[in-house]
Amino acid sequence: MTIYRIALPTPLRRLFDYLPPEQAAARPLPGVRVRVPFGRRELIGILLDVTTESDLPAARLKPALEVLDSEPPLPHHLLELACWAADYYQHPVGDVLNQALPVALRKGGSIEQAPEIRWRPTADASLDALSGRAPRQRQLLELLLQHPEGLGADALRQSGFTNAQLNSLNDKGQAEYFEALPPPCASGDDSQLLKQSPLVLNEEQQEALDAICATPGFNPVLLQGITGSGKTEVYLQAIGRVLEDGRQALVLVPEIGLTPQTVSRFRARFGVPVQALHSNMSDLQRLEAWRQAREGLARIVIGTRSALFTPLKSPGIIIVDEEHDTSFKQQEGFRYSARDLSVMRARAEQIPLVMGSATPSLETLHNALSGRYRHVRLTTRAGNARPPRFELLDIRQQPLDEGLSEGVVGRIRNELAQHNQVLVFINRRGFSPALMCHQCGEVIGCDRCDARMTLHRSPPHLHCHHCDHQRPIPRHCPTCGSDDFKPRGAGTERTEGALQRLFPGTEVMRVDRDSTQRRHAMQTIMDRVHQGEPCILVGTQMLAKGHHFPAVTLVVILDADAGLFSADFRGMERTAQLILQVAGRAGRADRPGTVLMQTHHADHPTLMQLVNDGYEAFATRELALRRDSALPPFIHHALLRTEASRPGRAEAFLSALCGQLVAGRLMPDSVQYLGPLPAPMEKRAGHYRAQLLLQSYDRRALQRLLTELCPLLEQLPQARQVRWSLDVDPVDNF
DNA sequence: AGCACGCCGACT
DNA sequence: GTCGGCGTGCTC
Repeated sequence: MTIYRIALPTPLRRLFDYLPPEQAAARPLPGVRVRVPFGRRELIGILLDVTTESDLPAARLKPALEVLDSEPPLPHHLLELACWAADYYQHPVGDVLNQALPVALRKGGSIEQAPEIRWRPTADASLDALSGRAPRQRQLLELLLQHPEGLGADALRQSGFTNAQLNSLNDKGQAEYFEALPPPCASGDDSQLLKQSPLVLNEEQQEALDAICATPGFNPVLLQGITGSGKTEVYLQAIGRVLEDGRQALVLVPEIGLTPQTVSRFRARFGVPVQALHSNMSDLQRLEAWRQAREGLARIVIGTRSALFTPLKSPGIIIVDEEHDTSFKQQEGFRYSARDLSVMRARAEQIPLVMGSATPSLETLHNALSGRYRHVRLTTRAGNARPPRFELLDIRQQPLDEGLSEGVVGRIRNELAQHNQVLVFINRRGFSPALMCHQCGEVIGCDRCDARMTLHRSPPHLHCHHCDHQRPIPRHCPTCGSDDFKPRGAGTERTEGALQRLFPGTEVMRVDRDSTQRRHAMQTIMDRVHQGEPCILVGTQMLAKGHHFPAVTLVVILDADAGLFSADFRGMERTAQLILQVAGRAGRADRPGTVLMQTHHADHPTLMQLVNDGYEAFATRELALRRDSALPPFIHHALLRTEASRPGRAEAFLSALCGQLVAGRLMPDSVQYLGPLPAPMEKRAGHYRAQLLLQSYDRRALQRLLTELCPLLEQLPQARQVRWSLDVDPVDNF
C-alpha cells in the first residue's frame, strides 16, 4: 500500500498520512504540492515522503485530491533546509514550508508562467476607420499596427492607455485580444555582462575580493568595513565573477535597505536581469520573479529575509548586507534568522557567503574571531575621505533647553554659519515620551500596557508606541483633576520645534515614521537636502539607514545614554551600532564630519572605548564581558514566551511546565533555566506576559530539550488559556 | 489555526 | 421560542 506523508499548513507539529489520489500517476517526488481534504476544509500541503506504512489504520486515511506539481517547486536542498529550520526553530514544518513558497503557490497556483492578455489589431484594422475626435484611440491603434504580434495589456496601461480606449477599439472592430505567454525576458546575454566598468579596488578591497573568491565551495566571509569603505564595490566585483561563471547571486538586505537606489546600483553595473523581491509587489509579480530565479533567467536576486528561500538554478554566491540588522530575524510565528540560515544554505549549495557590516553583530564577529568565518576588514574610506571625529559632550549639571545643551546649540550655530548642514539624532518619535500632571505627578499611562503614552502635537493626541492605542489628550488629570500638565522629555517633534525657535532663519526638517508617512514625503526632504543649502535634519533611526547626506558635517546624538543601562544585555551592542550608523551618514572627502554626543556619562568606559578606539575594540571588550557573564554568543539561549488575558496565568503555566520538567527529570544538567519571570514589560496590548529562559553551552542538549518541550507544552491543561511561543536564538528580551 | 458541536443568556 | 457567546475537541 502506498502512503503519502504530507506537511500541512497548520500549527500541529506532525505530518498527515493520505492515500494516493484516485487517478494516481507515477510515484510523485518529495516536495511536490498536494491538495488534500482536511477536516471540513481543503488544504495544500507538501509531500515529504512516500511510504507503505501508517500509524493509522488504512480505513481512517483519506485519499489526496490532486498532486499539483510534476517537479517539486523547491529544489531538494531547500526542502531539506526548510525541514532543518522547522526542527531547529521548533516550528511546525507545514507552516515553514508554506512560508518558504511564494503566496501564489501556497494558494495552489501553477508554477508555469501565467498567460497574459495581449492586444493586436484586427486583420482589417485601419486608421481611416477612426474619427478625428478620438486622438488617443488613434495613437493606440497606430501603436498596435506597429506590433501585429500583439502587446501586453499591462504594458499598454503602463504606456498611459486605458481599458476604455482598448474596449472602444474592440467595439469598432479595430482591435482584438487573445491570451498568450508573455515574450521571454531578455535572458543573460553574457556578451554585455558589464554595463559599467568596475572601480579600481584599493589594497584592502582586493584582499577582501580574493578572500571571497579564494576557495571554491562553501566559504563564509565576514566583510567588516567602515562606512564609505566600499563594501558594495567588493560585493559587485564578487558578483561579477559569479556571473562570468554563468551562475547567479542572491543578495539579502534589511527590510529598510531594499530601496530602488539599491536595486538600480546593481542594474547600472550589470547588463543581466536583476530581480528584486519587495513587499509592494503583487503575488503574481513575486511568483514571476521567483520563477525567473528558479529557471536561471534572473541572474541577481535581491530581497529581504524571506528571499532566503528563493530557489536558484545555478547558485554562485549569497551576500547578506548589514548582517547585524535585526530584521533578518523574523519576530513572530516562524522565528527564523535568514542570516543564520544563509550559512546553512551556502554550505548546502557549496558556495561563498559574504556577511557585510560596518558594525557586525557580536555573534558573527565571534564566529570570525574564532576562525569559523574568514575575517576581512576595510579600514579606510574610499577617495581619501577622513572618518568622522567623535566628541563626548558632558552635560552633567548643564542647563538644557528642551533637551539641548548650550554646547550643542553653539556648535550647530557655528556649523550653519559655515554653510554646512546638521543632523540631529534622537531615537524617539513624538513630542515627549511622557505627559505628567504638574500638581500630583501622575504620568498618563496606557490602559493596555505597562508603558507611558507618548504625547504627539501634530496632530495633538496621546499614542502608545507599544500597542498603537491612541486617545485624545485629557483636559483634567484623572487622579487630582488639575489641568496643569507638563510634557517630560523630548522626542523628535519637540526637538524640531526647539530648533526652529533657536534657528528661525534655517529650515528644520523632521524625519521619522510620522513625518514620512505621506507618499513622496521622504523624496521631497531628500531633494531639499541634496541642494546642499544649510539646514537641520532631526530624526530617528530612519536617518541612520540607507540615505547618505554628504553636506552634513555635524551629527548630534542627543541621547547617547539611551541603551547604556538597558534591561537587555544587547542594549550596548545596539546603541553602538546605531551611533556608528548615524555617524556614517555624514561628511565627504573635503569636509570631514564631527559627531557630537550629549551624555551624562562621558566617562563611561564602554562609550569612551567606542569613541576612541572604534567598533572592533568596543566589540572585543563587549565579547569579553559576555564571556565572563555567560551570555550569548558564548552560551545559547531559547526563550519561551507566554501571554494570557488574566494576570498570573502566563506565569502559572510556565511554573506548571517547570514542575513537569523537574518531575520527569527532563532537564539535563547542562541546561539551566531562568524563571519563570514576568516579561520586561509585563502587560502589553492588554495581555499579561511571562517568560522562561533556557540556556546551555551545549547546543545539542538544549536542542534535545526543546524537542521534548513542545509536545509537553501542548499537553499541559493550562495551554488553552495562554498563548506561548518559543524563540530560539532570540535577539531581544521583550 | 479553523471549524464544528454544545450548552446557557438576551432578543425579534 | 431563537441567535450567539466562547469552552472543548478534532483534523490523516
